[in-house]
Amino acid sequence: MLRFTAPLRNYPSHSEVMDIAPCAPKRRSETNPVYLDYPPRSFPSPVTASAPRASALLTKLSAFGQLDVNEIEVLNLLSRNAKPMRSEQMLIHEGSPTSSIYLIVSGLACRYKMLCDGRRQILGYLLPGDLCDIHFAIANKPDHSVALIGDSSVAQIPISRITELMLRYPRISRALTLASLVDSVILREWLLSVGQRDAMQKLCHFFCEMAVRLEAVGGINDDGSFELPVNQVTLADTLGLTPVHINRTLQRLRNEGLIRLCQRRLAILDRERLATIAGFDGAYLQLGLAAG
Amino acid sequence: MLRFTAPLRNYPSHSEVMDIAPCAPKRRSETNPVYLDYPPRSFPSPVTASAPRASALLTKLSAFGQLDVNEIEVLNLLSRNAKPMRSEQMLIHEGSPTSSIYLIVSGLACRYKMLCDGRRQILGYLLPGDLCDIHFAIANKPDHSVALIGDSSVAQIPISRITELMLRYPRISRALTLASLVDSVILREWLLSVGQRDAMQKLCHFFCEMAVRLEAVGGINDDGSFELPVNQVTLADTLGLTPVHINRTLQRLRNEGLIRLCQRRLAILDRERLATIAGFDGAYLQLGLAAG
DNA sequence: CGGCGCCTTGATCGGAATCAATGCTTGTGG
DNA sequence: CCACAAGCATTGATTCCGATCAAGGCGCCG
Repeated sequence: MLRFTAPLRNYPSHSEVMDIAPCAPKRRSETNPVYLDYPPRSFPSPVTASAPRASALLTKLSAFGQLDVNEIEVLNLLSRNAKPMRSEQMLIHEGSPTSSIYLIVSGLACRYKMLCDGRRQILGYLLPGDLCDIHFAIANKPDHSVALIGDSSVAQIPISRITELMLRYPRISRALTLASLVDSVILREWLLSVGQRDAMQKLCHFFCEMAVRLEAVGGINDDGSFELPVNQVTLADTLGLTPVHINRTLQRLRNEGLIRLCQRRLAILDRERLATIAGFDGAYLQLGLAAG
Repeated sequence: MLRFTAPLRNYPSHSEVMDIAPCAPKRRSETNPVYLDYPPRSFPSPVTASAPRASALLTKLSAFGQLDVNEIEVLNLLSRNAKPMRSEQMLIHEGSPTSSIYLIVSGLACRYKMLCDGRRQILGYLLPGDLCDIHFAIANKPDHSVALIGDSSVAQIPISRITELMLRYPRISRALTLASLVDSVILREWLLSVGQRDAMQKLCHFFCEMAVRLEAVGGINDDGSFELPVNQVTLADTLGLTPVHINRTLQRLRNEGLIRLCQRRLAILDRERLATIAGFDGAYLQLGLAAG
């Protein structure tokens, strides 16, 4: 197996323009909801572009095949009694058995593992419509933790309920299985990213993935931007880099006019070029269509 | 989330002893079967410590729960018509639909993905008893490739056969599901490794994992060593490092008297210390026992 | 005001990559 | 049988990406 010397260090550039303010930390009230960071009193109503009709879960599962009215009803019911929860809230503790699984209705969560020396690797993100691992139902000892990033609304569902659904509605069962297949496809793509891509490519790839996945559940604003309540430390833990290096890489991206990341909101300004840098395809997220 | 500064750079050492020859490349006939590397005529009968009675598949699945005589019979049948195949043989091509899945009966295979610039990331190893993803059955477009590493014997099984088995034998179905859960647990552990551990830890962790997994299917010799037909380039692609750096790290391991890696055979000389360096627990591979 | 979370920046370090060459071994073909 | 090529392990010299260390700044709270 040859390994070609990879020249692509100098990413397609645009350096003439530097119009994008690097997230000017001074002026506030730029545009969007001030994101309350830690222990504030008021609770911001969970903002997702598509709150109203179809739950994100339904939107997501529908991509895997037609569902009938009954099934749609049942799925929407799951999101009904979602509760607001604070950022940092843990849903699953590595090693501690759970008897329920969680559905992210709006907001963001992540899976992660920690090393004994305190290093952390984030293993994946849970977006609206994502269920945190049906498989915890079987393997009673979760091998990793799940925690919220940013305030979210989450429905807690007894495992028995899911089991029941899967028995009664084969099409839901199939869709859930396919969804968890996509999860492992994503996981493999991450391993590729963390193992082989450089900092710039990692960041671009991550942003592309989030954009596509959020788009699928209607989490993208009209102006093309979306909520991404991750700080630079979290990004570092996601991509296997240090916060400092994330910071510098982000600045390059901003200076190149590729993104705007500000107030926990990301706007991808040049999706095309971002994808080129990352070598992002997106087909890997399309299992739904492929198998549908 | 604090991140403690990790001091542990100097691994527990043993440097007095340097008795282990660093794989003396000069003298041959050390001990074991000369490994034929590329297109030779003769085919070495696949060597696995436990060829005779129980197939590796059975051994593996039994760990997830009792099976009856029928089920045992059926499982053993699957390995029956395995065919010898050469190293480098591809079983699955990323993107090309398959209509069958493969069972590794003896030998070694790996999953991997490639970047367009030629970089490769190995995503996991398939040991005797491992099935290369039941899920390809559903997602017709595999998202990664699978190829043999070292000559192996492999049984090709039509998807229909597997589907049938899973319908007819719930306990087999359950065991297969659990097995694929373990696969994703391993995948997550790899992401942690590639993302957060340093070269020495990565290597140690990988060796520990392989030892434990091989042990479970009887792939370990009486002297504690086992076949590991990976070269340094492959190791590099596994751990996200370069071959040169793998080489140097291996030498440290040898000089410390921790391992002996020679002629595609690995002997772990100090499992305890290897595990300590790696922060290896092994519990994550034990889902079988936990849920059994 | 003071503390804290988070982002930013500069200086410096270091682990791993890269470049390059050598040598052993095995297989091939004349 | 020998010359030659290819695959692989090894080694030294050098480079560099990203880590580490350290300090400062802004904005938000209590």
